[in-house]
Amino acid sequence: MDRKTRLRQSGLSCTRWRYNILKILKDSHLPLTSKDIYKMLPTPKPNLATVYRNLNRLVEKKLVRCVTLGERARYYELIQPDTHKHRIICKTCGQIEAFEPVGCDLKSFEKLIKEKFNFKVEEHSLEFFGTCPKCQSFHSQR
Amino acid sequence: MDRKTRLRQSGLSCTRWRYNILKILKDSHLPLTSKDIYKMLPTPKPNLATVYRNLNRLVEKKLVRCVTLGERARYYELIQPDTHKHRIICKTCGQIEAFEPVGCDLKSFEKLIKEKFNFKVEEHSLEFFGTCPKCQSFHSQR
DNA sequence: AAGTGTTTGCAAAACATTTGCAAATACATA
DNA sequence: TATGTATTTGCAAATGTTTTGCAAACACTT
Repeated sequence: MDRKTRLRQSGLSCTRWRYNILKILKDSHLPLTSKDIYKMLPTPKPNLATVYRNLNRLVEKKLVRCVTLGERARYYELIQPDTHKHRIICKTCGQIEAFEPVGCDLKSFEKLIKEKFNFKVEEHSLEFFGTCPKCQSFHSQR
Repeated sequence: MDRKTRLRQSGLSCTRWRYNILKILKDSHLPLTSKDIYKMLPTPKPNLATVYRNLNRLVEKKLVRCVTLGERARYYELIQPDTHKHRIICKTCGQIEAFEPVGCDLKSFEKLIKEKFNFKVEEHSLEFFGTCPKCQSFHSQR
């Protein structure tokens, strides 16, 4: 489905910036901050407030998900069916890798939570923090 | 080991506020924000900047861990051996529950990451977002 | 008790994000 | 295609969290 139709289906008008922000998120395999997105938008740039307003609108309509990755700023990513990802984040350089859950067995956790706390789980996030190959070798050099 | 000795061992002097902040974190079973801690500190209150500076110092010395839980502000928690916890967060009221990993099988993930990306995992965080019992019943009432 | 380095309070700066308001735009309808 | 209405935008200012510079106060060694 094209982006314009997708926006319409969610009850959002298809404005220049909304369209472009959605496109950028679609083309990115990693979550992006508002600043990242701002930089990637074509010149003439919109106002940063416009980027924020659009991101909030997209999150509200569940086209986009907002995540925090141990950082001060929020990251945004397109919600796509069946592509929930886990992340690996380098504590040294901040690089983010995504990886598909292989036989992700978090379902058993969710069941446990339901039974024990009567808590209805809607989503989860799993992040691994550590050192990426590049930073490991940089470290060992000195 | 008492807090004073613990601070000393980490190369930190034992100041009034440092001591109190560590005590508050020790007594809390949930992660706290800088504001939470500020409120819990005895009167006369320190400056908020002092709370931040101490938290950063404690994190740097690995007595305390800083986590973000899908919120704008950071949370801090005492690092204690063998008590790594996973969390359940209510998206409606913000309530946080901790639960001990039962037969936590994330080790297999870490191994996979090591093999596939050559990424050295140091820690991980696993959070479940959903609706707590209270908010579920509130919802169904109306 | 004195000396030195660390910590504190205060005020201001630095960021990320939000908001009010008037002008510009998108879209449905004529 | 022109027009009306609701939504979106730019701008500037506000908000909320965290950091920083500096002089005074404090912790700890001797």
